[in-house]
Amino acid sequence: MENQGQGLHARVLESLGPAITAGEYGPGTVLRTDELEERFDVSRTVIREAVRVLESMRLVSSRRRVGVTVLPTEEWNVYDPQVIRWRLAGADRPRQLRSLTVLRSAVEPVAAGLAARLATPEQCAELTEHALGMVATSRGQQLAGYLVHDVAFHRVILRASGNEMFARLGEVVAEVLTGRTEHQVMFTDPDPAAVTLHVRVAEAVRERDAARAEALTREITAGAMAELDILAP
Amino acid sequence: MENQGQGLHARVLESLGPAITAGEYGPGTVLRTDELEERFDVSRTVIREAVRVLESMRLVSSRRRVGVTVLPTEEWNVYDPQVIRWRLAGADRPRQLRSLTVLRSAVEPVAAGLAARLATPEQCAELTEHALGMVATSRGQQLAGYLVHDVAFHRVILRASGNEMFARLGEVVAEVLTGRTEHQVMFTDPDPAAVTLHVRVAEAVRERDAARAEALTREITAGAMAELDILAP
DNA sequence: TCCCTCAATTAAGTATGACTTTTAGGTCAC
DNA sequence: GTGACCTAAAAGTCATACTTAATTGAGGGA
Repeated sequence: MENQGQGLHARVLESLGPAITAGEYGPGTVLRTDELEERFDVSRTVIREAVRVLESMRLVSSRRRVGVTVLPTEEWNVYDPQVIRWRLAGADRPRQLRSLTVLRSAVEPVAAGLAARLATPEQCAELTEHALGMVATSRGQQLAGYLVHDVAFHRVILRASGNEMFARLGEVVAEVLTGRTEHQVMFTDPDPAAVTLHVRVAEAVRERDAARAEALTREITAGAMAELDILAP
Repeated sequence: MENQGQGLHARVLESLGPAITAGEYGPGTVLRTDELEERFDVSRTVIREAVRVLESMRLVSSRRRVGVTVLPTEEWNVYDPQVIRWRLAGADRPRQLRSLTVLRSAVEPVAAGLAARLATPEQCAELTEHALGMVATSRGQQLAGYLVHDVAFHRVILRASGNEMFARLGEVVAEVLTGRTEHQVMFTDPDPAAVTLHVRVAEAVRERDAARAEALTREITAGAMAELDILAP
């Protein structure tokens, strides 16, 4: 799970990235290369490489005679996994979790509908396996095990949808689910209703009932939104 | 029109990025830094910066004693706007357009529902304005003008949803709509039914009717999918 | 024969200094 | 006040020397 943390430039990145996404430097703040050089005690090469990466994430913009300018939030590549991780680790984690949960609520039902049409027998089996795994771990403080199955379940749905863009949201969903478990309850067992819904989604997919898979998944995501007090349609 | 072409590293990037995303180098292909140096006739510094960016897009992975390895598609940051642009410019543009259109079909209806609850009066006015603009340009070979209003309309919806992740998909939708106009018809006027739907979505949002806005938008995206022969639920 | 260890080698990573290019911002003439 | 024209500041580029990690394969022991 830990990303490639080797290399000095990665160290600089792991310091600047979270700081910028946390809003420690407001938009328009200018960082000079030699200032950063001194601060991190590394060479220009290293700073420049880090800045290039931040620039490709649209967190900063580097201009001659000006310096490295922090860009406003609207410019950021908010789908960059690294940016998502930094923001989830920072102060506006709650807001971030809401944004991502709303995204989930839009994508996952459609993905489930597609999965019902396209899932391979193996994927159907995996779904059932993880749904049952969720049932098995849904009582008695087995939240860690439950989380594993929950994440795996949603990952399979997204992958089975056959859509590349959906599949790549698996990471995001994993982060959201992990974040929820870590931050929120941790002491209470999962909602039995949610567990049942997962089992029924697995069923619907296995039976190629796209409409039902979609509707049931919509219930799951509605539940996730309710947990975060997001106004539901 | 050409994007940020300033800087040698950008030039290298604009050559390597499209080539990799087009599959010219299969996954596992190894590029050596000094080879690239010679090929582009630039210094080590420049190549390294370009490679760092490609690495942050997860198109390649750079390892000591091995080289710069091209990663398989599943690793790519497919939400990176630059990656999206490169892929849309390349050979698998049709597949890419399909993926993105399916994503739209998941996101936009939900965004429209949220917009109906959250849009400011100004945004409502913009919606109406662009919907009427679409009507005005829907006949007599005014496709360019039509496209402008169409893109703007969807952008407003996504922005008015109040969700950052949705808002950032405005770029993607713009690319898809532009791509469709450029590639597909170009000679036939837009479908009048689609035009009407946009007008009605604007109405629904203005009247704060979330369910109707969502349903109507679903019709719009269903139409977009039908155009690409994507199996619809 | 097999496996382990270890050193050689290779290619990326880092540091540094000299130089180029862009451009914001001030200056001066008009 | 407006425009043209410097100046200097900061990023961009290059060449080179050096460091570090990891693959590879050769040698030695079981």
